[in-house]
Amino acid sequence: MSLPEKKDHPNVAARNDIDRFADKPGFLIRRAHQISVAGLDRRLQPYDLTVPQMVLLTALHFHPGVDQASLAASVSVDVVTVGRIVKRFVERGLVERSRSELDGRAHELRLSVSGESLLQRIQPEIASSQNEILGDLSQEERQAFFVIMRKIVGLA
Amino acid sequence: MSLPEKKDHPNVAARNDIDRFADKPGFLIRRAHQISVAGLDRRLQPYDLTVPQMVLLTALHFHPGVDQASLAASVSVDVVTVGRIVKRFVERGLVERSRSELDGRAHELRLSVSGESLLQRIQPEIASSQNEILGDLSQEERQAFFVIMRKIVGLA
DNA sequence: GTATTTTGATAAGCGTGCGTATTATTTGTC
DNA sequence: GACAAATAATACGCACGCTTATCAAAATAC
Repeated sequence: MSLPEKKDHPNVAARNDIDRFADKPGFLIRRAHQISVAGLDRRLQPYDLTVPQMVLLTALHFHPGVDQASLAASVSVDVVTVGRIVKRFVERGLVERSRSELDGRAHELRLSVSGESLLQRIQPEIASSQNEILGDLSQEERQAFFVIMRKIVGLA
Repeated sequence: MSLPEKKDHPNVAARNDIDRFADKPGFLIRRAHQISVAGLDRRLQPYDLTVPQMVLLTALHFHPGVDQASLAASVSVDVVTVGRIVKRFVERGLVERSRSELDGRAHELRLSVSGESLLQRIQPEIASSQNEILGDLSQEERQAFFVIMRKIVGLA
């Protein structure tokens, strides 16, 4: 196992080094993630929200009363990060937290009125961001994208 | 602009909430990135390397003498992170850093012998990791994956 | 019914990613 | 050659993401 031979002169600017990674799925996914997050992050910035925060707001909308562990698992955000985000959400008045009657360890979470309102307001941003990602793809390519990506993430 | 109606009973476990995101490209990319990084990270752990660190080692192999800013741009890792990683690499003896003669601001970076050696040793891990990501895809799907992802990241 | 194991939540610690600011050097302009 | 703009590097701050550890409460085993 060895690396391809180096070709460039030492002082050549490494501008196109990315090409060396263009056949590595992990690198392509990494770049796509960077681009995807940057686009959505920029749109959410006026609302003082990050991408994981938007994801949690959305999940809470569909599952009021859920506990933090289930919430974390449902959207693949780790429990520690969920805890930190929820804490800030409660402080901002976007989420209400109460001890569960059924399980003394768990916290039940639900969006407040202003949490719901905020989630509604950012829907256009989410939509346009998701659209932008696939901007250069044909209809066939978009379909293929979903099929392939679902397989990669185990939703096949 | 509004969200689909919620359907689940409040206390239903949100195990399959991910399905609600399965048609969002950003979410699929996010999950793919998570899975991709997890696989590679696990394999690199015995070598005390993270994914961005591996990326920098690889880039340095192909561009000895490069400065930090060019290095950062070439692999899409931000300059601050490159600075932190390079600092630790120098401490670990994997990278040698020297002031550039041509540009008094820049540092010239190159892998040390042990840096080159480490990079060679992890090649099998990188290869098997990249392979694993596409594990469930047919040959046609793999080809389509590269075409589509290169378009998304602007390498079309 | 008590002991063991699992689970929800939090804390501490490290590395990454990104924005903003600062300093030193270089480049561009006149 | 002097001055302004761009650039390399670093520092600082904040938010993820993941690991390990800890504590309390629940579920399981026996």
